[in-house]
Amino acid sequence: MDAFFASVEQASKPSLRGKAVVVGGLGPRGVVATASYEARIFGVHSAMPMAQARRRAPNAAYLVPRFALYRSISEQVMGLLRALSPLVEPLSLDEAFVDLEAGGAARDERSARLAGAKLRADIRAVTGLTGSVGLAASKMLAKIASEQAKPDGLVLIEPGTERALLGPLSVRTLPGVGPATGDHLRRAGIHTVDELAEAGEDELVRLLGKAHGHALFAMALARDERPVVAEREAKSVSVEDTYDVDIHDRTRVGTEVRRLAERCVRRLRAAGLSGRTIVLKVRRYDFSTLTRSETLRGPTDDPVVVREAAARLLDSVDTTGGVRLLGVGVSGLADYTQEDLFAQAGGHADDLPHEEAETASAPEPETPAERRWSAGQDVRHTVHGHGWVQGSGLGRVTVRFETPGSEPGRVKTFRVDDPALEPAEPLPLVPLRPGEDEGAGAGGGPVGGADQAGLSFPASLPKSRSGRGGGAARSRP
DNA sequence: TCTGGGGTCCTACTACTT
DNA sequence: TCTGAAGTAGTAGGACCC
Repeated sequence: MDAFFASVEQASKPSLRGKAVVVGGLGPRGVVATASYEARIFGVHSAMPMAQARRRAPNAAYLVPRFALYRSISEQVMGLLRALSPLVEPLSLDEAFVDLEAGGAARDERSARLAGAKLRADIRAVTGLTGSVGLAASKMLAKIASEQAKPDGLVLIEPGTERALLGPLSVRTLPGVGPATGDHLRRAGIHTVDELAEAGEDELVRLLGKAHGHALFAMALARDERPVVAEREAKSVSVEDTYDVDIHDRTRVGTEVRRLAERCVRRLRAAGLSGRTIVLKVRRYDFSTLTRSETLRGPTDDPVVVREAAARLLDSVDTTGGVRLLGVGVSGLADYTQEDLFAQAGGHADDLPHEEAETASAPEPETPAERRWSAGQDVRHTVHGHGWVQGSGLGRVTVRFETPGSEPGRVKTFRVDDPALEPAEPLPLVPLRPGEDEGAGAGGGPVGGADQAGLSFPASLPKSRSGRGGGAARSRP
């Protein structure tokens, strides 16, 4: 992720360029999704509680994420990657592995470097943002290289130098070593990748279990044969909500679980899926989290079935003291339902209330009098044009009128119910060329060209000749 | 002052079947 | 018929990732 969201915001809001920007949940229980490099200087980082971030960087701009815009930019970049190779494995909105060998884009270090440099130039031309590229013979090493390349760089790990490079690094550098495993290893006196390798496979299996121990030992020796996998099938679909204030009322808990079940089914259906196992997640007032699950006889996408299963699961959970989070998920996915099998089409298709559109983060329709404006949200004013909400409260909303290609704009304040002010679609960061389709999802409009960002695209290089065959790179058509 | 959302994978345990 | 081993499915929780 790095500073992707924050960089997009800086690119689309000229007044924020060079400033501390924090993107995340702005409610009392929000956390930081991304902090710009300027905000990181104050010690603000991802996953930090927003309240803590505000204390560290009180003068930063705090914005809600605009996922539809990030998704549209991500699709543009993924398109560039697919032009390089058919084997592209997205990790998230802003990261992907590319098998350059499979695409014929690189045969050796020189051609790989050229492909990486061209990719970075293309990303900048198409999105106005910069991306970092890590080139190496495996996914693990490409990822580490891309981390080292940030921001705005390219790093190639030459075949044969991997172990020397990894050796002195902290065990936390390796994928799969988080705070808990890191602590575990530290208590065993293992701090670096070299020490991990010296500990030996048996010791690591003893410490961390079979799967993790074997995998970590291989990685410590720079062995990583995982292929780049272009298409991954989803294993589960879930939705969850954290509430600003703990819910104590059991009836309300039941209502929320029902709503979540319906939202989950909408997601499931939108993906053309059904599932057999219904999972209820409850996080209690003390942050303890428990899950309860029930497996049905066959897969379903019926909202009534999922709702009733979730309600049964809730019956087995003590919510005394209050709950801060509720979630409903479905796993054991299939692309057919039990009803299909028995030709019971129709069923409860109409039992799904329509009030909550599951499409992106579409704001619920509100009358002007009850409008709520979120910081960072795009707006259009009939007189002043396009702008974004800088803040709101006490019946007033403050808007800065600027676009990606403009100079930093002026600020004006309106009543929250001002009929001249309307929510708007984001503008593209780079001006569309004449005749170009506006369908990137971010809406149409002007101009732009900022150059911040931390897009990171690790790319797998061809394996070295000595190196374990290169099966990973070629394992899929 | 705490600690989001949407996922994946692994482990441990229990129950059941062969 | 009883018993134990092995495999499988379901369940719950934890760690990790972005």
